[in-house]
Amino acid sequence: MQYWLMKSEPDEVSIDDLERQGAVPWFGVRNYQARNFMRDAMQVGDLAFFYHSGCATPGIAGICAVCSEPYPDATQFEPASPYHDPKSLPDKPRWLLRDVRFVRKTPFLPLGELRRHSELATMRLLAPGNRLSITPVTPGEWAFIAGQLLGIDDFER
DNA sequence: GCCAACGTTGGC
DNA sequence: GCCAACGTTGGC
Repeated sequence: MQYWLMKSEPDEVSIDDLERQGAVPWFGVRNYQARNFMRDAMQVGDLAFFYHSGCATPGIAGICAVCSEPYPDATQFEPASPYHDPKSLPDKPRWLLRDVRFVRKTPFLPLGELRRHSELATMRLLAPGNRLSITPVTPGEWAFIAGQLLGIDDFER
């Protein structure tokens, strides 16, 4: 069991979209490190902060859970998709994803607020120059954010 | 829209 | 395998 933080642009998939749809494939990741996290390190049942990025106020908007084994991201084979990868072959797909399901919305926790807490100074998300769209969250960081900052003490699994 | 940081590509 | 050029990310 590991914890994660997963970035999504709310214009594309927001926490409200996830709530409406119940579960979504985490499509569009085109970075090998982030792919490897999904392919190799994640396990069904892992919890993740659902983070809104690329918007006016980025931050944590909810919690989701990994709910599938890895499988090929369909958008890599769709020529009309912005995520099309012409070098990826159907019998040897380059990009794998997992499904995540909605767990709950949280009070919105802006990036600026996360930066204010020394307990989170070593968070991967906050590392200088970090651009990874999926980052691991340590149990200590998870407990601090969920418990102290969000006031959540248990999670539906 | 800017731009710094970073990843990827491709020629050599 | 190096590395310059280029594209992308993502906060501001």
